[in-house]
Amino acid sequence: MILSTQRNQSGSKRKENEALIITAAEKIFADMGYAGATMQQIADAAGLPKANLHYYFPTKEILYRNVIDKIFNLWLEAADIFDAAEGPKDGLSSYIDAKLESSRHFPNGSKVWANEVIQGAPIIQDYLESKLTAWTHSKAEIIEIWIAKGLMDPINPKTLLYFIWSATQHYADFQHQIRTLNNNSDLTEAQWSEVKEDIKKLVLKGLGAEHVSERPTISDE
Amino acid sequence: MILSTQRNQSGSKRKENEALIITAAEKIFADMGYAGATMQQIADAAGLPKANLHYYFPTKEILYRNVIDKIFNLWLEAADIFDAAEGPKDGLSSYIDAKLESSRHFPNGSKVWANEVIQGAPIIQDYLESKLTAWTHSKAEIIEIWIAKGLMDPINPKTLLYFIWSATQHYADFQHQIRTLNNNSDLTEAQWSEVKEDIKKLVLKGLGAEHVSERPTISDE
DNA sequence: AACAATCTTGACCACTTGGTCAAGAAATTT
DNA sequence: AAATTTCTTGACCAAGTGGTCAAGATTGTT
Repeated sequence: MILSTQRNQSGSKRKENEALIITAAEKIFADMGYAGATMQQIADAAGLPKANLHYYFPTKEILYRNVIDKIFNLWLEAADIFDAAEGPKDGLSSYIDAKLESSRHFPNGSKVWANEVIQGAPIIQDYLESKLTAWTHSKAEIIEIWIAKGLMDPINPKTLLYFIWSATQHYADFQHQIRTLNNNSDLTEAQWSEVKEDIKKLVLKGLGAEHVSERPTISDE
Repeated sequence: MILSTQRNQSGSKRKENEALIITAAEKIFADMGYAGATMQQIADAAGLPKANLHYYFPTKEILYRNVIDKIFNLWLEAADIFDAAEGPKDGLSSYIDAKLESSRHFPNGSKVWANEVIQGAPIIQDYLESKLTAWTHSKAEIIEIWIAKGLMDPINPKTLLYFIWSATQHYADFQHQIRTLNNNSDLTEAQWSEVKEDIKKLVLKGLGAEHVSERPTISDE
C-alpha cells in the first residue's frame, strides 16, 4: 500500500528522527542540566525507546554536543543583523529585538548554554575558544568603529556585548523566576513589548546613541 | 594535652564542620549542578569521609537547601544599601557596586542560584514565592518613589531590577566565558574597575539619573 | 574513673544510569 | 523475490549513586 503522507527518500528517516531527538533533548537538558538529564527521559520525551536513541547518537555526550551545535548556530545567525546596520541605533536595537525574541520563543537553547557555561564549559570549551572568540572580536570591531565615528559614547565593546547578552538572555534563563515574580503568569504580549522598549531605551540612551543616527532610512523597515 | 588553637565550646565542632561542608558543597554544586554533584566529591572537597557528611546533613537535598539559605541571605544583605539611599544615583550605584563585588569574590553562590532557577527552581520554589517576592516588591516601591519625584525616567521597576541583576550576576555566572574571551585570564583589577564604571554609567545615564543628585561624595573611592 | 553524649568511619546495599547486544522488522536495492 | 542495508527494541550489565549501619573513638559531665 502507498503512504503518500511522506516520501521516503534515502536518509530522510534518519534526519527526521535526529531532529526529533535533538528537540526533545534540548528541553530535557534545559530542565535538568547535563548530568541531571537521563537518556530515558529524553527517549520518553521523543516517544522512542532508549536503545533507539543510542542508535542515532551513540553516547549522551555526542547527543549533547549536537544540541549545543544547533543552539550555537542560531546564536550566530541572530547577529548578522549587526553587520548590516549603519550605526548603533539600528544595529543595537535590532540585535536586542532579535535576542529578546529568541529568549521568548526558544528559551531552552539559552538555558542549555547557560548551564554549560556556569559549570565551566566542560564539554563545549572548544566552541568558546574558536567560534565565540572570533565572533566576539568581529562585533567588537564594529562597535569600535561606531565609537570612533562619534555615534555613541566610548565604552569597552566587550562590556557592552556582555551587557546586552545578560539583559536579554536573562529573560530565557531566569524565565521561571520572572514568572514567579509576575504572579505566576507568563509575561503578556504587552509586557514583552514594554520590556523591549525599556531595555532598548535604557541601552541607547545610556550609550548616548539615542538621537544620533538620523539619516534617511533608505532600505529599512 | 591541651590544644589551645581552638576552644571546644559545646556545639562548636558541629558549627565548624557544618560551615566547612557547606563551603565545599557550594563549590561542587556550582561546578557540577545539583544532580551532577556527588556526595563523594563534596566529601573529598571538605576532606571528610562521605558518611560524615550524612551525619551533619542527612540528605543531599538538605545540604543543598542549607547552601541556598546561606546564598540567599547574602543576597538580601547586599541590598540594604538600597533602602538607605537618598536617590537613584547613590542607591543604584551602591547596589551595582555591591552586586559586582559579590560576583567577583563569591561567584559560586550566584552560580548555584542560577543553575537552580534555570531548571525551574525544583527545590527552592518556596524561596521565590515568599522571600524573593516580598523583597522585590519592597524595592520596586522605592524605585517608583524615585520616579514620582522626578529623580529618574519612568521605567517598569521590575525591568530595572532584572536589568541590574542580569548585568551584575553575569560576571559570576558566565565567569568562565568572560575569562575565555579575555585571553584565558581573569579580569585584572583595572578591568574590574572599568566594568564597574561602564555599567554604572550606562545604567544611570540610561535612566536619566546621572546628574540628578549631586551631594558631596564623602567616602567614595 | 565511670558514664553519657557526640562524632567518625569502613563496609555495605538497593537502585539508577549509560551503554550493549542480538534478534528481528522495515525498507531499499538488485 | 531474494538479498542487503537500515532501523527498532526488550533484555541485560557493569559502574556509580545516595544513603545506612554498627562498631568504635573522642569529648564532656558527674
